[in-house]
Amino acid sequence: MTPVKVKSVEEHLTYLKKGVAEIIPEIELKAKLENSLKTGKPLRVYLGVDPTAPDLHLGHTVVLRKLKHFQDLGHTAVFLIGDFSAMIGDPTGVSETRPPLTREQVDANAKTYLAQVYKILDKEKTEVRYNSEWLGKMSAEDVVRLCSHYRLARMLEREDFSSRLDKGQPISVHELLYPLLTAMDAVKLQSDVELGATEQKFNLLVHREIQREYGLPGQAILTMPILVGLDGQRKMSKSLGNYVGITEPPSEMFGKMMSIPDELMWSYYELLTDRAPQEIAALKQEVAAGKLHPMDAKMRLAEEVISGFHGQADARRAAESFQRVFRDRQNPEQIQELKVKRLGTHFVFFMKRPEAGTDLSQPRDVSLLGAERWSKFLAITGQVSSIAEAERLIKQKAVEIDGEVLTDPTARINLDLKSEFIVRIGKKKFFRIVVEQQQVH
RNA sequence: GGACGGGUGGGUGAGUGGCUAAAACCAGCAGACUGUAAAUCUGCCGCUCCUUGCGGGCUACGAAGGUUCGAAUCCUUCCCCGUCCA
Repeated sequence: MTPVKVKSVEEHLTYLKKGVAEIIPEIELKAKLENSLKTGKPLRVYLGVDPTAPDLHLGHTVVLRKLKHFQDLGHTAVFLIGDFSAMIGDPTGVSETRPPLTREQVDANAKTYLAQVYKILDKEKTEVRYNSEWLGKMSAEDVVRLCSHYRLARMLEREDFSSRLDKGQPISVHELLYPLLTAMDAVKLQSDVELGATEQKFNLLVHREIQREYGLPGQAILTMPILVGLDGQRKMSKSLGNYVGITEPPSEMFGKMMSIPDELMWSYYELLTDRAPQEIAALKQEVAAGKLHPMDAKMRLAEEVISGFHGQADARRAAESFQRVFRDRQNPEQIQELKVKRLGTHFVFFMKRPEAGTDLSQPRDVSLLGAERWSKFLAITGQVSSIAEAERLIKQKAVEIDGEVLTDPTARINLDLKSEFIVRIGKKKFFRIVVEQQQVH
């Protein structure tokens, strides 16, 4: 992202409007920008995020990038961590009451969020706030007063609630409080603009109204489209498993991004890269005209997005490794290693936990004979969820050992015979088993 | 507080005494085809043991007990949810 130095309000607006779903109301945002340019006073723009999971994914970055755009224009970016509101749970888009998070979970998540957020925002220029700062101090009286500013009928207008009501699903009273309490964030921060995904529109509008009730000028609202997940259907979310986490290794991200439906890549280009709309349109045209292979366009996209999180070099490497494995059908250069050590007549299995990224961890409590069934062995490695699953994969000819498809579900691994096995499961899972014969104490 | 209805596998949702590890659909996984895309087709989709077989064992239909040769299905108590009445 190149910092932008623009002078006119029009230029400001054009820049900010890229990839935006809705501006409410646009005239007010324009007036605020005009005023800010005139007085030299930056706008206070905030984004509130509830730390409900430890990691951010690409979906979160859409709005963050917009906040960054404001930051680049010299406005004050406020990143609000909803450490208090996360304990209530945002009812948006959920069909049932969420189990509230505990203080500990919230704190732990909040911690990991910031580091990730700074991959996009400029740390020096970001104002970070926690809403427990004021929400945690509100008295019952304050809450009652706050609630008196909003009507039940208005609250029930929102679809999440009305549909749950219609379907006879439970709604807890505290869920009604969510938009009201988070409105206090807008009041306390005295925000000029609030950002959010389109699904947050209702909440953001309540915030605006409550600000006015508290005698402030209402904030302008800018909503961003929801990023569709890898399945091309539903929104990107961790619980749906159709996400790309921003802390994932580059090769992992690359593979995931390549698996999106072609059509989806245009919205990814729009929401996740800094390419100008005209540029994206041109690319799209090239693909349509058959001048550019869609796969190449997608690889460019993946590389671009990944370099934002891991740097250009790593992104390049991920692209190359992808081609090597899937175009040239070779084994990847970097391959995960699983160690097995001999301990007398038995073997002990050592496991590297890929997801946690920790070092070679403690030996698992398994002693293996030299000739375990492959199905069982694979389950022990944790690369396959169960023995039954491993058997299934073998029967479906999805397991390759040293380049040979394993066909016999009763086949055994011979740890005495060889010191290294390269295993491939399905298309994407590779690892190397290394047998160490020396004694371990 | 009262009356009634409901809680089934990751999700939706059938099943009202054995043929039900539980229909169907979705999601997921694998194979074929490809561009590891989509679409399509095929197979799988609780765990475990072995001699891999329409094989054996175990666990599972909110929880705990009970009836029965046999229960997701019947009974009792409890927990949770909804609707209506107050």
